[in-house]
Amino acid sequence: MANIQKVAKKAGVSVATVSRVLNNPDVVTLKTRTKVEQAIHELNYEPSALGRNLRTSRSRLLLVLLPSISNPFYTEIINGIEDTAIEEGYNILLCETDSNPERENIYFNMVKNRLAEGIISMDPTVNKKTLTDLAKDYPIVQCSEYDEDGTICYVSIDNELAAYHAVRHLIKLGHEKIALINSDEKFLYARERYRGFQKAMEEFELPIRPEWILNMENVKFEDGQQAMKGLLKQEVRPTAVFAVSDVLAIGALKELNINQIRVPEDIALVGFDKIVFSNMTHPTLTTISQPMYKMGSISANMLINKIKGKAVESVILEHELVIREST
Amino acid sequence: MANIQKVAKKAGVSVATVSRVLNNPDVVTLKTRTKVEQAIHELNYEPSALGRNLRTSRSRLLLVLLPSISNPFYTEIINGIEDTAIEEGYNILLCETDSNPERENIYFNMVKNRLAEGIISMDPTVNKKTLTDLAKDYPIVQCSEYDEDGTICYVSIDNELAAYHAVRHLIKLGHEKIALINSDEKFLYARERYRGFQKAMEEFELPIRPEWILNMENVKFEDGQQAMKGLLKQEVRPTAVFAVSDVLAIGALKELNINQIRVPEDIALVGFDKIVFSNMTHPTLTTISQPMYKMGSISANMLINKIKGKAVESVILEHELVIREST
DNA sequence: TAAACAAATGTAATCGATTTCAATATTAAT
DNA sequence: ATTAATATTGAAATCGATTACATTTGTTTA
Repeated sequence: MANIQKVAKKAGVSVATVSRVLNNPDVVTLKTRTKVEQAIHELNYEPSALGRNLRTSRSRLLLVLLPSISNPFYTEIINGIEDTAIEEGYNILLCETDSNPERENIYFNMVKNRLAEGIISMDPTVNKKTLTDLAKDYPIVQCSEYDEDGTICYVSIDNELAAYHAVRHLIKLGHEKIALINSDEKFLYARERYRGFQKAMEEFELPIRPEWILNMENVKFEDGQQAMKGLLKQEVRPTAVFAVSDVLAIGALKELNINQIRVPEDIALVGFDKIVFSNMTHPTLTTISQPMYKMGSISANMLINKIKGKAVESVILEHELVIREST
Repeated sequence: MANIQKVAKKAGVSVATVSRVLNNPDVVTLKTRTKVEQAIHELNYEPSALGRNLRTSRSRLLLVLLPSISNPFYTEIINGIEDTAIEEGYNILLCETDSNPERENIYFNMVKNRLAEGIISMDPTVNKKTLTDLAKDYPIVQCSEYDEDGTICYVSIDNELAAYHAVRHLIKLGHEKIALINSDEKFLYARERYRGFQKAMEEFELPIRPEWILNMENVKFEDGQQAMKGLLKQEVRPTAVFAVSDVLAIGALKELNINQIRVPEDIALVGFDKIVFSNMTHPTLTTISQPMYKMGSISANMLINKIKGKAVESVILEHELVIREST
């Protein structure tokens, strides 16, 4: 493989000149520049990013931590991150952590040992302590997730308000018996969305029945289905269900379909996230839309600014209630 | 940031010894080793991967090229790749190309300039010429896709046979009027699956109606929905539809649901890929299952062997017809 | 034409590790 | 106790680029 020495020799110049042709072409005369370019071309030379990065200590690589790429919620965010990153001359590395601390560590080490310049974390299960410690020395931002202590910058929505809007929508449609399919309360967003639910119910003086509050360990389709199974078994059934993610809602909808329960006539359903699938179900799903692309692009910008040493501030973005057939 | 020199100085040894403690601890005495480990710990030292890789010219990074992470088809494959890669001491970088040659080039350059050691390509739209050229100098394998000229190693299934099985299944159920929702014939798999369709139809002496062969430009939900719209408009409607991907099938199913056409009573439907969502539709989707995890893990193994300089051979894996409610 | 200055190029240090080879310390054998 | 053999350690070269500084070349100006 050709290196800069060979190019220099072939072109009859010094390595410094070759480097200049690569990085600062204006300062070298047209004549030598063409000579060098010729040599580069003939040797099929590609500068080694390793050598370059070692010297400049910049890899132009950003890590994006997410628990699982199979969760469609992340795809739009990633598009936003990627477009912005590329625009700024960075590439991104998608890191699936599977919520596994060992795997997280691999990626944390990549930034520690300079293979990457910063991290955008979207993993709600990531070890907060490790992340906070790391954030002291390295550029890190959080996207859609955040810590309550707030030492790490983030971009997110107002989960409580969004959940409040979803539930208020159901109440305004006349529902009084409303169930909540939530994820595990160890997640901040789960606690926040519960508070939104609670707020709406209290505001309209509706009772919250503990047996209608379901906290699922995971947020896969099956969990939503399982949750709905649990609800349907009860003597008194709710007339409306708010699921804190579309994936859960779609699982729940599946169970409703199986039991030939009409949606929204018998039971209305609201999801959260507005993933692509949510428009492919029958009926289509009413849901809360997060500005995912924007969240991604803002978080990428935040991180790049942090890398550049600029001061950055956390951002809360607007959400939107998307009313479709399921309510 | 601490480097190996500082550690050496602090421990009162040479940098060579520090390096040995890191990479070959057995050759250094317990006494000096503990001294060095102490220093490493105190300085919070992390060896720079850049320096190390430059010297060893190994980055232990693999690129995985895919058109779009939002396509659920890839998620299981990626899990297979990732598990195998990590087991072998490699990390993977997911590269979304958006079928954009410019973006492809960014990633090709990463292996050219040694940031990554090899590529697993799952992108059917990738520039074959570029990829073939690159494969001459760098380790590259294809997964689920392949070239007919066969210069690049691949792991895939027998698309023609799989499609044949799907269509034969419909025929055995008594269907004679069968439509095909295909993707663009520029893709090899599209041509192969068409041949399987053709073979089954000819074997059972059923006519192939050109107006029932739909080639969609993309393979998103909307394309499937659009295709079904086109089929329903025709004077004579098919009684069964084979879609070459679950995503297309789910879009088609959506349109059937909208028009209150019963599945499978009025129209039966078969998909392809067995994505997770195919079991969440109503009715659940009959589909062809590919051994996705295995495909991923085999392709990762192939690539790593190639990197190690071993000879590798292409592999064709078994598929399976999964009969569910839609037929 | 020579001096003064600017532009172009080259030399060599540098980034942070690994690794060969030489030097030294330790152990074993006589 | 001396030598031979072996185990540890260190000095310095190396990977492939960038870049400060030195040197050469070219251009202006008096």
